[in-house]
Amino acid sequence: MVSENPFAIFRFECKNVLEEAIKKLFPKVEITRLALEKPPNPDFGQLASSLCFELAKSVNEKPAVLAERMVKTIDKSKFSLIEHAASAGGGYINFYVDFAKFSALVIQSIGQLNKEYGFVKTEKPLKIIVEHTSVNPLHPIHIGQARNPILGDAIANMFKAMGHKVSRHYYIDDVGRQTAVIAYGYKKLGKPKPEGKPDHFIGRIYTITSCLIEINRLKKELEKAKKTAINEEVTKINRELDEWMSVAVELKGRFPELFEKLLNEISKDEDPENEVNKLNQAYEEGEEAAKGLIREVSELCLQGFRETLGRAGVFYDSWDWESDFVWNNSVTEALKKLKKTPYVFVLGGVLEFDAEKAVKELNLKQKLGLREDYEVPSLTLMRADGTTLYTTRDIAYTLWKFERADKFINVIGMEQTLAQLQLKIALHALGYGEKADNFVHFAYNLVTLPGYKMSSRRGRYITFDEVMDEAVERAYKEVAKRSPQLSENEKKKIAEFVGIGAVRYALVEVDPSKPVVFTWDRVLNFEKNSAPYIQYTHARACSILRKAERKPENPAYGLLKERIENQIVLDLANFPEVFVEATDFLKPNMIADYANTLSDKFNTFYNALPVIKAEPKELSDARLALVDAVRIVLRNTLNLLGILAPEKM
RNA sequence: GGGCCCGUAGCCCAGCACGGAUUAAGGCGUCGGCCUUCGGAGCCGGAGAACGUGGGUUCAAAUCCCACCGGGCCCGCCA
Repeated sequence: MVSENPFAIFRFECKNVLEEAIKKLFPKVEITRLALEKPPNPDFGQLASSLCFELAKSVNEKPAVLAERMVKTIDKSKFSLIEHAASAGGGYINFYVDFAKFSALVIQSIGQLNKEYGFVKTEKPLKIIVEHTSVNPLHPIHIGQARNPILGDAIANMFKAMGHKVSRHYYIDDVGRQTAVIAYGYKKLGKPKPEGKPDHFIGRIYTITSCLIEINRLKKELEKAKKTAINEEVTKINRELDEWMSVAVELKGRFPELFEKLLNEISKDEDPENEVNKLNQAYEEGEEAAKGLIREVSELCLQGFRETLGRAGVFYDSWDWESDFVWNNSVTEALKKLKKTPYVFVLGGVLEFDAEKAVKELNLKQKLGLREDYEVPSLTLMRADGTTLYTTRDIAYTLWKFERADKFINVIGMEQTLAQLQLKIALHALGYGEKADNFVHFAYNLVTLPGYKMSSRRGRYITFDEVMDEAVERAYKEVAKRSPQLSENEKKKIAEFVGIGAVRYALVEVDPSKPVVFTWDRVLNFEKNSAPYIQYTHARACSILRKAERKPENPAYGLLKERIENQIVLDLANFPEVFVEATDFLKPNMIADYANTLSDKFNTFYNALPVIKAEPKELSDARLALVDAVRIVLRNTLNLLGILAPEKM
């Protein structure tokens, strides 16, 4: 017999016998929800019901007495996977699984389903677009942003494993002043060939150029303020200017040549800020020269991103340019449609979307989880000069997505919660209620550095590349220490997947809603609760299977009587439910946690009990099959998280 | 001022959505053990927790409700 979810069978059986017993004893009592829980201790069985505590009131009996009566009433002839039921703890009913049968079911199911074990298929496969990463092409991806692709990739893997058709999208935000800043600096430098990795090169140009422009602007403002002689204003500008001057000094120290060149060239312009604005506007209007220039710098940056993300094992099905939606008039079209709704008004030459009014009239407060008295701020759709804003363009982009899928996951930091909410409301207002209901903002909390905030504008950040380099280097030292006999090539290969695995694990392990303070020892952990620990455990399991040099021909699963063996079987059986829950609640960290716990138990087992040499041979065979099952499940969990499961390391 | 998120041992972190059992699960660090078996990136055992505070609901609260405190984020003709 094979089951894709063995524990569910046990649960179902327990529920059935319990329901029957209730019906027999109290035909009139209605039980609305019968939840079985997992007891805190294996001594209390594998599933328990606290139903008697509740029932005690309505039937006027003590919970303990009630539980005892229930256990006696339970129809034991219906038992298959249940070994026995008992009352305990003053009112609980505990169900004990028959491990002889259960182990056979679990281990055989895993062996059969193999790469599919745990991945309970959805009854209704959907087309799902997961948009993630979408880092603006301005500078290298830094460690704060790296949490996004790692979470997004894991989520996409999970939906895919569930049987959905998943498409991974990267939204390239190339419209806006920031890309124009780079293009401006890049042009001033005479469109040089990148030195080193292109995104790092672009990042340097961006930081220096924007710093110089900022200083130029502040100096002008200072002059003006001095004339009008408002002291407070002068002091404020001076303070800001001081800060940017110190950034400039820092940048000059780090990149003297580039800094000098840019300073020289930019100084030639009377009003660099205006040059940037002009460029930005020309780009939005689709003017050829601007198009060529900005696309060129953006592409350079993206080239670096592809390298970085590819190294981390993250890939995309579609790269969507924001500018395309401007140029092909989708944004204008969307705006036109929005204007026809009663929620758009003009205020001082500016087009506004009255999100609050839309929410009220469309009755969305409850649906969107908003407080009744909370007023959603309105959203500016179009500037006085006729250019659009980010969220407006995102509306057009989302409408495009709506034509291509059923469900939409946006992996975007929680600082954008309001913008995402306004976007969703706008979609409802446009009449896409059903699709909008399937529009999910997967918000995760920020990654910060201890002591200071990462600032890409100031060039203060730790790049994802640096972190991976460091991790791989550290992993290399470990490999060299542990396995000096390996060839240089092998060592490097192992160091790569160990280092990258460690980084991915560190970024996915914490509950997405919790903030993370980046520290090196968080990502450089190769011991317990890390990818290397799980990879190592997997390799260990493979090693046993290799050394055994035989298949388990005649396993007697009933001989797996040790407590740790039972616990492993139980954990293995739980994987499908963990997977479903983790996917439904968008919590890939649950998968990481599960894999770590299973590894823990396996290592305890490994240390305590022999496998190959176990006697009799039927026990050895059963243990071999158990090891194989652990191997399969560990590999499946690592695959979900995008971490390599090596057979040797 | 308003809204959202977070607050569990020295540090990190699970459990909270769906309230349950003696003993709140792990990791790092710390103290002490294990090279007799299949990979020591390992295993076993100590010590270490007012579950932010105060109320409330309940037979039962880390978990639900209310208030407060501390940290973060957002409330732009930025993205």
